[in-house]
Amino acid sequence: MVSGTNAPASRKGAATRDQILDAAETAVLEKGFAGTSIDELIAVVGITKSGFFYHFKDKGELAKALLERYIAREDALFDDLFRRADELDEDPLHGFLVGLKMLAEVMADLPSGHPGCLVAAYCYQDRLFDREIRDINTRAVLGWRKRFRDRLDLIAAKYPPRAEVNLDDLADMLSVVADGGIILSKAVGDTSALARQILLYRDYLRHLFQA
Amino acid sequence: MVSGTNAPASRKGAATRDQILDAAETAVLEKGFAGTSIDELIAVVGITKSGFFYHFKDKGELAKALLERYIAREDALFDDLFRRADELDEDPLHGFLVGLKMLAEVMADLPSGHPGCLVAAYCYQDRLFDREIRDINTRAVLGWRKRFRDRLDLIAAKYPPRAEVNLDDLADMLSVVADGGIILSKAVGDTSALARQILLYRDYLRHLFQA
DNA sequence: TAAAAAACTGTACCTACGGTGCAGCTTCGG
DNA sequence: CCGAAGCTGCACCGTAGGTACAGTTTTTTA
Repeated sequence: MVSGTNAPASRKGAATRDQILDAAETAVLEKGFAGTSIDELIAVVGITKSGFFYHFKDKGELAKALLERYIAREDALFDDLFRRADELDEDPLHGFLVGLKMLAEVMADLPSGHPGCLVAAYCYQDRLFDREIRDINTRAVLGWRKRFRDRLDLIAAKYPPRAEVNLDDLADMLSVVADGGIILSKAVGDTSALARQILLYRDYLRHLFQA
Repeated sequence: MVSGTNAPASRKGAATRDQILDAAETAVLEKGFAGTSIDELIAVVGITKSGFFYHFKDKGELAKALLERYIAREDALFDDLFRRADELDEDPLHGFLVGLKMLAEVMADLPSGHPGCLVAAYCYQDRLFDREIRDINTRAVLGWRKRFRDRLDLIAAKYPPRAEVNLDDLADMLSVVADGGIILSKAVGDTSALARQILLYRDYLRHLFQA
C-alpha cells in the first residue's frame, strides 16, 4: 500500500527507508548504481532482502527515491543559504556574493570533502535509468538554472554587466563549477579545491558586475 | 596508432583490442563500469569470452587500459590544439584565447554532444578500482593543471592580472568547466552547453588579464 | 485492549554476470 | 613448415538481482 514514490506517512518504516537511502547514497557515489548491491545495503541497515523489497518494489524505485531526496535536500540547502545571505545584505549583487561565500564555506567545512553529486553520478550512468528518472534529473538542473538566473536578472538590472553575457549560461556556470569542482576535489584528493572553485566563480561575477 | 602500454605487440590483435576498448568506452560512459558486462562487449565486437580474456586478464585491466588510452588521447588533443593556436598568435594570452575558442568549436562540433569524460566517470565509481587506477586519474588531472598553469604563468608575466588570483586554481578551472559542462550538457540534453561554458571561462580570462 | 495495518522474516528458486582453467584450432610472419 | 599470436569451445563456480509468497512481529488506531 505504502512504498509509494514518496515517504510512507510518518510511521516507523520511514526510518528504515531512510537508512536504506543513506546506505545507498553513500554506496552509489562510491561505486556507481550497478556496482551497489542490494545485499550490501541490507547488511548495513540490518534487514533482510524481503525487508528491502517491502520498501522498494525494485532497484529502479530505489534510484528514483534516492534522486528525489537528494534534489529536495539541495534545494532546501540553497533556499536556506541564500535566504540567510539576503538577510545580511539586501543588495542583489552583494547578497549573492555573500551567499556564494557561505556556500564555499559549507563545502570547505565538509570533513572528508563533498561526497558527490547524485545528479552528476546519474548523468554518467543514464542508460541504467528510465525516462522518468532522467526527466527528474533534467528538471533539477533547469530548476537551478532558473533559481540563479532570477537572481542574476535582479543583479543585472542594478549593475549593468561590463560585457555582454548570456545570463542563463552564467547561471548554469554555478552548477558547472560545483559539479566540476567536486570531480576535481575527488580526483586530486584535495577537499578544499571545490570551495576555491566556487570562490573563483564568485570573483568572476564580481568583476563582471562591479566596475 | 600506438596501442596502449600493455598492448600485445602491434600485430592483428591490436585491432581487436581497440574494438573492445571502443565498445567498453561507449558502454562505461553510458552505464558505468559495473553496469557494463563483458558479455555485451564481446557481442558488439563479435568475439568469445575467451577472446576477451586473451587481451585482458580481468575487468580491472580493461579499466586501466581504457583510462590510459583516454588520457593519452586527451593529451594529444590539447597538444595539437594549443600548438595550432600558438602558430596563429604568438602572444601567450591571445594564443591561449584562440586555443580556447578552438576547443569550444571542437566541442560544439560533436554531433551528438560530448560522450563523457572517463576521468570524471571513474571519480564517481572510484571504489571499484585499485590504487593504481586512481593514481593514474590523479596524475592526469594534475598534468592538466601543470599544462594550463604553465601557460597562465607566461600570460601573467606579460599581463599582470587585475585581481589577485591563484593560478593553479585558475588552471584547474578549465578542467572544472569542461567536466561540469559535460554534465550540464548531458543533464539538460543541450549539446551546445559545454562549448558555451568553455567560452565563459575564456571571457573570464580575458577580463582578468586584459585591461 | 484488541483488531487491523504496517513492517518486516524465511525459504525457495531462477537467470545473468564475472571469473577460472584448459584443450584445441587457425592464421600468419620469418 | 614451425611457432607464436590470436583466438574458439566447454565446463564450472560464486555472487547478485529479482520473484513469489507464506508466516511473524511490531505499531497504530478505533
